[in-house]
Amino acid sequence: MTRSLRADAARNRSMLLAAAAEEFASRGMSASVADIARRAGVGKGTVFRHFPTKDDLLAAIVLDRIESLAALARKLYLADDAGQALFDFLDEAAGRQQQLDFSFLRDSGDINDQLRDAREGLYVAIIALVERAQAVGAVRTDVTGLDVILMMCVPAHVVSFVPGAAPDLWRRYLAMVIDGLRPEGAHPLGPPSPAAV
Amino acid sequence: MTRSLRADAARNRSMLLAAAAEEFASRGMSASVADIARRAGVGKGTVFRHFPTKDDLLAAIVLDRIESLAALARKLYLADDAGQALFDFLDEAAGRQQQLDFSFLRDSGDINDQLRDAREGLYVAIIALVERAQAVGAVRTDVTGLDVILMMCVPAHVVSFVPGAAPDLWRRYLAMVIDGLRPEGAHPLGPPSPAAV
Amino acid sequence: MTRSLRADAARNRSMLLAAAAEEFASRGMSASVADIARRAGVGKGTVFRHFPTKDDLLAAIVLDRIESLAALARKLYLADDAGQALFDFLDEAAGRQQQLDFSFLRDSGDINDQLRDAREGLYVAIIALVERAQAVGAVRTDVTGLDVILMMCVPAHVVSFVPGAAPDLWRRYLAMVIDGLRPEGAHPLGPPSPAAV
Amino acid sequence: MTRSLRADAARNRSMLLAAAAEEFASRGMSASVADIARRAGVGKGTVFRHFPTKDDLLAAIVLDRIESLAALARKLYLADDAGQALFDFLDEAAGRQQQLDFSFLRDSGDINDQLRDAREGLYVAIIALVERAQAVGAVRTDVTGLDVILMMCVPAHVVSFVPGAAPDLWRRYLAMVIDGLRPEGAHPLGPPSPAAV
DNA sequence: AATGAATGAGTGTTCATTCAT
DNA sequence: AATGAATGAACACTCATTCAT
Repeated sequence: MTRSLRADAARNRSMLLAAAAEEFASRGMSASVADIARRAGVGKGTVFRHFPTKDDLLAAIVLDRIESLAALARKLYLADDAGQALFDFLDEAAGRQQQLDFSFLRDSGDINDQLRDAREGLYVAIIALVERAQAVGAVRTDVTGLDVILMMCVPAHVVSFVPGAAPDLWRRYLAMVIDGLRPEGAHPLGPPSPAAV
Repeated sequence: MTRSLRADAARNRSMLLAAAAEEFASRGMSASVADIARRAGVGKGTVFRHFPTKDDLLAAIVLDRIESLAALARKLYLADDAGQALFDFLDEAAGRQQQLDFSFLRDSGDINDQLRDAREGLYVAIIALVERAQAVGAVRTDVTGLDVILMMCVPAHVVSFVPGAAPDLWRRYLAMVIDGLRPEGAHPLGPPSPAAV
Repeated sequence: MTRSLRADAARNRSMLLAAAAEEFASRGMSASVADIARRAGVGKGTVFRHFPTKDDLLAAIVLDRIESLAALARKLYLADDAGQALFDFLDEAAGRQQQLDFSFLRDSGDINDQLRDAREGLYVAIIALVERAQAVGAVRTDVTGLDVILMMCVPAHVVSFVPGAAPDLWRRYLAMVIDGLRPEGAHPLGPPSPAAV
Repeated sequence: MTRSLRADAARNRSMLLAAAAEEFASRGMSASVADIARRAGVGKGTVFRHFPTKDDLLAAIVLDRIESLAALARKLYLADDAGQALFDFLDEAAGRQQQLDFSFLRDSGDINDQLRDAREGLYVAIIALVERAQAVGAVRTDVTGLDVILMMCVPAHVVSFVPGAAPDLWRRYLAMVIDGLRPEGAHPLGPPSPAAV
């Protein structure tokens, strides 16, 4: 009874999340709530019923992605080949960010606690992955987990400049990024890694 | 008489460009014309006298930067060490983008002809630099000039995620990018380079 | 079966009236239907099942009060001391309006027929009380029943300006109003009483 | 040069104030900025150019009235007949509030400092007037300045319930209020005067 | 009969752009 | 040529009302 109504609401919620992800991806934080509602095929009021503010809508999307990425990182931490584990993680992360990269974390005014915690958890998991890959010599030792986190966003960003890019073009730039993280042919990096992101 | 007026106007124009560059750099495309005018110390109307729309103001800034970067590329093309020439170019380009990266070109709706031509000129000059660097073995041969152009924006982008970053932090990520462009330790890149940007 | 449903419905209706009276009293006409429903512990839809519009809900409350006040006026008309009867009525009326004064009648767009009739009945009863009090010399003869009706709202209104007022402060201003209605020390009133309210 | 432009702006500002006073008077704080703008014959943006928020617009109106009323009170304090001075003041105050009474001070969320100071000044001036009137026996001694301030708003409020009231009807109710303030026929007031308003 | 999800008109406010001075 | 006042289309968000369940 409540079941079927919930089903409708849940459907709207997920259409909203999908529509918002696309709008945010193409217009950034300045995507308008009206456009998101239109794309999701619902009224403007429905957006606000599900997410009290535009920022909350963005946060919901980002939280989703961060948590699923963190889960992946934790799973890959258990893989046999530490180097491959990190590269697989980067592959998946770069691929997902095709649609919505972390830039929004920066654009969106202030970050809420839940989001901050989730992000922290993701960072911890990635750093562990990186350190394990360094231990087996797969990654140069002068980069930090934070550096890898930052470079992970590069493929999506770079591809965003290429109109009509092939859907897998991001792999090309991920390959370049990864080659820059390898020990072979590494040159000194200059300034030290930042303290936090 | 027109003389002195022109001088005033020119002065206003360049103060406007400087003010706008700073505002755009810190607030992105959503910097307001009113703020730009205030920072430049002129009235809002004066902004529109010089640049018919906000987009035109942005385009003027970008055009400026593109042309000066293209000039630099052409000058470095004449340098003895082809590899160093490219790296020097990237160093300068990445450093300048600290303040205003090309992202705006993407954000700003449509690009005008003058801008398109200038960009084309810059691309040609960079591609020449890259090919010369490849000829002497300083850069892997499976990257194209277009790839380098795209990767050139990476340091500014990456650093933008780091609050309170050291002013030279971008050099760290440029070093990583460059290491990824070197022949040593290069792995296959997968998808081909895009046809155009 | 209909029986028990009716009981439920009646219960909801009166909880709704009580909740709405409190909300309207503290927030005026801009109290929200959602808040009223929440305070009554029912769904928003239920509010509209009982009262087609927010205005109707307000009208129902006011109708209630008007009718009970009219009943009181009629009862007091039978009292021995005509002067005391009127003052007792004003005391009770002013006290009740502590919670919801007639202002809402003015704010709420148009008045419905039932409400108009009830108000008319109240006015008739009050006018009778006043005339009887004048007949025994308790009230100056240059005021009309309508004047008294209007002045009756004064204590609640005045007290509404005093933050943290003592709960019986309205009596102070009712006393002043009544002193103004007495024959002793009466001065000419100037303009004639209005034809209707 | 700036002169003539200012003239236009000043004209708009005062039309805005007038329009807002009328809208606020008839619809209370829920008068809409759009309606005010329409009534003033200007665009919505113009309202915000002159008054940063709706509350500021209201505050400007109220401040104006408060200050001019305070000036009047101070002037009348110098009059020979202390009783007449107070009654003259009440006459003027009640007449002005025909259009916009102090209710707005209550409705408007928070009061700004300038407004609070002005109100304080007005209160001080009125209290002085009252005490002087009491000293010559024109006003009963058991009322305070604060009481008078509160009762001063009565005529405007009462008349607001009379549709199509004669323009001077407020004088009738002011006369009743004043008769209630006289020493003749005064009865005990019951609860003490409030500490502050 | 009751619920609360959905809707969309309306609100206060911002801002690029126009235009009278 | 320069100013800033005026404008109105957008925007995020609220809320009375409707309706599927």
